[in-house]
Amino acid sequence: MIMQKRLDYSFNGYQVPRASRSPRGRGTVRKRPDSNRIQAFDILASVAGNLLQKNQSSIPDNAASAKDPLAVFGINIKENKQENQVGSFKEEQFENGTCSEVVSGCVPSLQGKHENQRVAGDSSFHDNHLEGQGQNVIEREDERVKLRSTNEKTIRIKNRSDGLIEPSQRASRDCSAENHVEKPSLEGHFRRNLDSLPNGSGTRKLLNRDDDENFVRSTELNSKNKIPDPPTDTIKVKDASPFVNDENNSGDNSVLENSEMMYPFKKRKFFYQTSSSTSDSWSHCQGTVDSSCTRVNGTNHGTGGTMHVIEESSSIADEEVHPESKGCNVKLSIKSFKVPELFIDIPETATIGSLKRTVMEAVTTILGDELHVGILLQGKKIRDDSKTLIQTGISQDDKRHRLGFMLEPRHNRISSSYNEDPCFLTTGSQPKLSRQSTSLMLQQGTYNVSRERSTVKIENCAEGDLNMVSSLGEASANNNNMSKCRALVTVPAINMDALAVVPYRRKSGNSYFGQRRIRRPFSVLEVEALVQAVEKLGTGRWRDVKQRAFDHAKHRTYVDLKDKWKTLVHTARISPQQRRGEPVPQELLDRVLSAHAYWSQQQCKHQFKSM
DNA sequence: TTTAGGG
DNA sequence: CCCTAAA
Repeated sequence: MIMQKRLDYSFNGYQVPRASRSPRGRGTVRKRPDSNRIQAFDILASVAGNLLQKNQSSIPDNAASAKDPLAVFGINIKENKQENQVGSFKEEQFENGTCSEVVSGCVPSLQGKHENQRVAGDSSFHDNHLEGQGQNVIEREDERVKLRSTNEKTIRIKNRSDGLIEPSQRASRDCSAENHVEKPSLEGHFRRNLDSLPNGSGTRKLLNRDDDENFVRSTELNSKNKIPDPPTDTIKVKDASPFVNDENNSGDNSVLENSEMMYPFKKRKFFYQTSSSTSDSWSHCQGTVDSSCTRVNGTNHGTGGTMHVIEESSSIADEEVHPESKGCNVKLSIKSFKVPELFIDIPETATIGSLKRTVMEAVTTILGDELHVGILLQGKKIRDDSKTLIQTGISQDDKRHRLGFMLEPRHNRISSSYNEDPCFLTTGSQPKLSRQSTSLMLQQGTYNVSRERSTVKIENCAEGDLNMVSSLGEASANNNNMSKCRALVTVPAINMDALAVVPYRRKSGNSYFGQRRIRRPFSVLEVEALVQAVEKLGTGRWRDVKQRAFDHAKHRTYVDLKDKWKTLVHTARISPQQRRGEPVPQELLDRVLSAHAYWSQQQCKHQFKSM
C-alpha cells in the first residue's frame, strides 16, 4: 500500500499528458478511478505519443535512423537475408536499451527552460547523450507549462536508440518556426524531409496553416507522397462510376495502406494532468531544485551516457513508513521507462511506410493495453506492493541499488476476441504478406492484441491526440546486459509472473463489454481511400466499400465508413471555418460532394424506376 | 449481417 | 462513435 502510494506521488509529480476532450466535446473520456494506473498510463501515453510522433515524422535523414528506424523504439532488428522474401528478424538481445532509466533527485521545473532544453535535447533523437548536461528530466513543452506551479514536474520523453523511451518534445509547433535552423533535431529531420518533397510548396502551405496541426499535416504529407497514384479530382466516366478510378491502380488499397499509418495523433495541445495530491513531500522537495535540472546530490548519474541510475536521495521526511528513517524521502526521477523489446518480422520488400506502421502497431498494440508499472530492484521485480520502500531496500542509505521501472501490459496473455491484426502490410502494390509474417513477434510469441480491450486508456490517449501508446511486449530477459550498464535493470517486459501479480479484470471473451471504442479520426489518406471507393461503388454499399478500401483496417467497420461519409458530406457543406480536426483537402471534399450528388441521383432514379 | 439514420 | 430498427 505504501509502496503504491509512494509511486503515486512520484507520478503525481510528473506532468503527463491528459486526455483532452474531443474538439466537439463529444468524446467521452473515461477514466478509471484507479489513479495509479491512469497516471502510469498517461505517462505511457505520452511516451507513445512521442513514439508515434517520431515514428511518423518521416524518415529521418539521419543515417542511423534510416538504417534502423526501429532503433528509436529500442527495437533491434536482425535481418536474415537467407530468407529472401520474408526477412526474418530474430531475437536479439538488447545491447543497451533494456533498462529503465531512473534518476533520482528532484525533478526540476522547466520554467524558462523550454527553449534551452528543447534545443539541447532535440539535437538528435537518436543519440545517446540524453540529458547528459543536467537535463535529467523530461519535459513536456507546452505553453501550459508556464501555468504550472514550480512544484510540479514535467516529464519529457524522448525516444532513444538505446531503447529507452525518453521524453520528447513537440515536434510540430516548432516545425515551421524553425525552418531555417539547421539542427539535427527531429524537427530538422522533419523539415528536411518535407523540404525534399517534390512539392515543397504544398508542404509549407500545410505546415503553416495551423501550428497545432503541423504535425498532422506533416505526416500526412509525407504519407501522401507515398501514394502511388495521387488522387485526382478529375471526373471521368468509367464503368458505372463517373469518378476517377483506376482499376488497375491498386490505389485503393495502397492509399489505404498508407493511410494506416495515419494515426489519430494530431499535434494539438497537451494537457497536463495534475494530480490531486499535490501536497506530498515530493512536491516540497521540488522547490529546492532549480529549473536547470540539476541533479540532486550532485551526482550525475548517467551523465553523458545513458546509464540510468536511480539513486535515491534522501531528504525530507517520510512519515509513516519508517520511524528510523523519518525525515527521509526517497526521491526518484524516472527518466525513462523500459520498454519491452519488440521484434518485427517484415519482408525486405515492405515499404518504409509499412515498417512504420508495423512498428506503430506493435507499439500501440502492446502499450495500448492495460498498463502496469513494474518496479524492479536490482533486476528483480518487486511483487509485494504492500512493502515499504525501505523494507524493500529502497532507501536513502543505499544508493547503490538500482531501481527500474518498467511498463508492462496488464494482461499476461494474448487472448483477444477481437484479434485485430496488427499489421496492415497487405496492399495492392505490395505482395500480400501473410499475417504471420507481418505480425508482431514478441519473444514470447506473436502478439495479436486487440486494441479494443483497452478502450479506456486508449481513448484517453486518443482524445489527447498524440497519445497512443502501447507498451511492452517483452524484453529480453537478458541478465548479461546488466553488467554492461550498471544501474540498468533488465526486465523481462512481458513478465508473466509480474503480470500475474497484478490482478486485472481482463476482458476475456465478452466479459468486458460496453467499452466505447477508441476514437480514431480518419486521416486524409483514409478519407481519400473512402472517397475513391465511394465514387466507384456508391453510397449504399458500405460493406463493399469497406472490403475494397479498408479491408485491412480492422478498426474501420462499414458502419464507420458510412458514418465518415456522412460527416464528410456535412463537412464539405459547411464553411472551412467551421470545420474541425485535421483539415481535409478541399479537393477531396469537392469529390465528396460530387460523388454524393451523383449517387443520390442514382438512388432517386432507381427508386423512380422501381415505382 | 447490412443498411440507414438518429443520437 | 454508438445504438438499432429494418431489411
